[in-house]
Amino acid sequence: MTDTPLAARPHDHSRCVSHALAEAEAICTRQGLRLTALRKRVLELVWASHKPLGAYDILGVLSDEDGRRAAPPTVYRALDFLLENGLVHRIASLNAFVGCSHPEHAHQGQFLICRACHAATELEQPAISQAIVDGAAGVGFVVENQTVEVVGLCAGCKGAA
Amino acid sequence: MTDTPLAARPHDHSRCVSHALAEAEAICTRQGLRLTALRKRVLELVWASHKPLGAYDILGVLSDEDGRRAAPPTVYRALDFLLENGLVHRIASLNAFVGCSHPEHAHQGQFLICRACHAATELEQPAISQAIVDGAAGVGFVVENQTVEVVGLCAGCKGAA
DNA sequence: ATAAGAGACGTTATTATATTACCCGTTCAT
DNA sequence: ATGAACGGGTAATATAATAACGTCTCTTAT
Repeated sequence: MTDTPLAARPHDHSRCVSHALAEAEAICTRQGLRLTALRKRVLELVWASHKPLGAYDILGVLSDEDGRRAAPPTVYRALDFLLENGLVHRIASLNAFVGCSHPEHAHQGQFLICRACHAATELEQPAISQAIVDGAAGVGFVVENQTVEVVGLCAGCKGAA
Repeated sequence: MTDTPLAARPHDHSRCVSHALAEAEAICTRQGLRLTALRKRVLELVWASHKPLGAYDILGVLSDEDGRRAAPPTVYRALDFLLENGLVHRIASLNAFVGCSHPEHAHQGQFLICRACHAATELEQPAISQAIVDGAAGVGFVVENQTVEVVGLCAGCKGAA
């Protein structure tokens, strides 16, 4: 495992995207879910951006590409499907969405958001989740869902500064 | 220290509110900040509710109490002031605000939000913050700001169920 | 005293984000 | 063939936040 998050490394991102799409196809097929053209396109757009993408950004692209102008529910429905099936995550502090790096298993990621390049990196650290569960248990609280969103400087931007 | 969060215990909440207001006054005086009537009233409203309060909820109350109808910037400005000076926190996942339990020192809380009673409890666990800083450091990311918002069942509601 | 500047807040309008309700066409199991 | 379930189009609306500008009231240097 390298020390630098993917988003900060130069790489052929189209590979990431097509890999993510293929994986999504496989998961949907396996689970009898319908990854329609629209849903797939939305997933592709989300993945194509390293920075979390707003629903209205997606809407704009969709509107541009086929002349007619898409309406919000079109995008939100697709996003709901993708969220429900763990193919994307929502970043509450940004009102935006990112592709899920590990859609093959249920989980809630933790997110590192660079304030300079705006890239979001998904982390999946049991130590963090556990610390939260333990801390909550200390006051008798049972955790069902965690939102962990961290702003700071990614390795690349820190180096550049 | 008890095992039950404050919000889940029966208590005279008006005491909490007046204590919070008095503390805010003291802090503002000490730091040469102006806790105007409006700001104080907004802080009071936020504190009076155990569940995070939306800006437009506050707006509604303000509009009701003096006949004229308050406009959004009135509330947002007051909230900005309170946020900047650590007197309230914003819960990103709810678009809502809660009074800060420990305004006397700078910090970023972690929040436990009960899905049944909607009360939000502030936690301040160094173990959680540290786990996040460590996890981020593992990929070369420098943490500047943490958002930790946890949904689940509080002690009271868990017992009731 | 007074003018200049800063801060707090009112007011209007606008932008950004998300949801509701209703409709239509396709698919697929009966 | 039929009708329920699902995907998605469309219009309208709800909710959250900000922009731009004006006014009043302080303070403070002159």
